Amino acid sequence: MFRVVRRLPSNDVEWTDFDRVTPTARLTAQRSGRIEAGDVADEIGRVEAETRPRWVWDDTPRWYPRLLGAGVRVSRIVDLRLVHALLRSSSATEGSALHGAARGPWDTAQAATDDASALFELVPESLPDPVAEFLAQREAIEASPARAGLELLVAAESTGALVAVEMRRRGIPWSPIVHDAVLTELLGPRPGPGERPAHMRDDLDEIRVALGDPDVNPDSPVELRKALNRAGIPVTSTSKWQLSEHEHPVIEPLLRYKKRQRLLVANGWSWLDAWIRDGRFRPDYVPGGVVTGRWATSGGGALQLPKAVRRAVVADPGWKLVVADAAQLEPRILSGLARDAAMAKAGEGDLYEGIVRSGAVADRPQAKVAMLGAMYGATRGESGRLVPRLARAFPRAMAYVDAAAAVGEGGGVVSTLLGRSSPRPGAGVAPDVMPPEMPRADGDGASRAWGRFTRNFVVQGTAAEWALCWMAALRRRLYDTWGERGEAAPHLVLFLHDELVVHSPADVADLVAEQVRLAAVEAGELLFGPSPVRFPLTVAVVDDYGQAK
DNA sequence: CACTGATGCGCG
DNA sequence: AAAGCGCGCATCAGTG
Repeated sequence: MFRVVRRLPSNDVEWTDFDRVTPTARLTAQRSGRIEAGDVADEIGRVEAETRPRWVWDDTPRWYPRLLGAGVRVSRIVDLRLVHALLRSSSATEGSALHGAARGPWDTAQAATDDASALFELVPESLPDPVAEFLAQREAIEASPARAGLELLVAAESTGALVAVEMRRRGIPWSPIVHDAVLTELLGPRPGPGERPAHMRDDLDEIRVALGDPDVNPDSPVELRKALNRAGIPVTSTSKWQLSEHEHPVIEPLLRYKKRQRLLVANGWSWLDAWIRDGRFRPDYVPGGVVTGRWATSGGGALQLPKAVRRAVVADPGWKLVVADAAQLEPRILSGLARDAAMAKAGEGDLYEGIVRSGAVADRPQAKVAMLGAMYGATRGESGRLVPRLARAFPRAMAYVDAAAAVGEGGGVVSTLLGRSSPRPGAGVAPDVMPPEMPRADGDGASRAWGRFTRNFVVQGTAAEWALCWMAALRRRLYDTWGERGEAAPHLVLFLHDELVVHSPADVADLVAEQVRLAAVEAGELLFGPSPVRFPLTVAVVDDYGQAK
């Protein structure tokens, strides 16, 4: 049963139930009712406990923080805003009213608020009708030839929205003491305002001596490049990889300085002051924030935590972190997409070792660089040279990504396994690439760049779908097994594309690790059914995130 | 002063 | 200055 909820201007909530009588029957409204503003959380909690409907609402950040604050967790929802975005652009909904609909209120990002106290006090703007939108979405899904995939995708995307709010509510356990110790070790003690940390002052002295320039400011790329050129180092940019190609006394201290400057600026003491409260880091996750379906974050850079500061993610006393990483996820996804039996066989154990054993390449590093080259569309360098050898060993996999690239080069749309479609070139939300021009002979025009994007889209996007299913399956398993423990139950605290971290009471951490593995098996079956492709994990039960891997 | 784009680097 | 995808963020550099 679906229960569509809608907040009225009075802040009362109106609900309407839709039952699915048979898989093919049109949904019809069965019952409806109204909840007074003050009873919303209690009533939703009561209905959830009794019938566990699939709640349908406009935008999860507008509903769920307040519910969680009142102790109400829900199992299943449809997030109309996220699903609208999926269905509107999906090739699998062609012919439906939703497909290619004009941009409207469902396409404009809602004012995301996590301020639970303000949520229901907001004067609702003239919100679009959630019942009409829900019916349009159901119609698009049920008429689609790719219905099964869309149903799964819609459920996974929506559950991701729940997890994002839940993770932000719990926060990542963070030790400011350890973080400060890391910074002090790498940079020196916390400096006064406007001062450089001690180790960076030492680096700077060395840089200035080596360049014979007592005033050079390495924070200014333009100034630095000129100073380097004056010292006889012919760099055209100040990027670290170009610097490291030259022999000169300035290079080593300069690279050290840049590394430290990066840490200071991105995750230094001011980051600590801004983002850590009461021993928790609460980033603002943005499900579906990336065109491929990956999550993004806004503020805090939670998906780019440097390895060096991960030691500061410390489990509470009596708790552990269960850190799980899907090994070589994207190439495994490709072997599933392409139904490449030879590649699936190579992936029975470590995929890259398997590729070596197949005879395609000489060693594991070569296997890795060749595989990445195949998925990203490398044409030059070592990677580009190795790709053809991979293509001989795994022709089906290679044909799959080559076909996706060809579609993109021709200005077409590609889709993931479950039905998320790539943007049309030049659609605006697209990556920073110009739309393809007429195919040209110069070998690397904009159309080639777009082809590399669509080549990668099918793999990255399907990997994101696997990861959402993995996370959703784990969420359900954690709740089913330990849900009655309430706040003391193991809970997800981080989701990093192909990696999950669960904060767990120590006594059940090993059982959590087992559930993480079972959830990965479940995700593989959801996407690929009976298939030889495997999705092995590396799982570590640790006290701090720095100990994992 | 505010704004925008480029640069460089952290992550997957 | 990447070769080869997807991001966020701080800072600099240039413009209005």
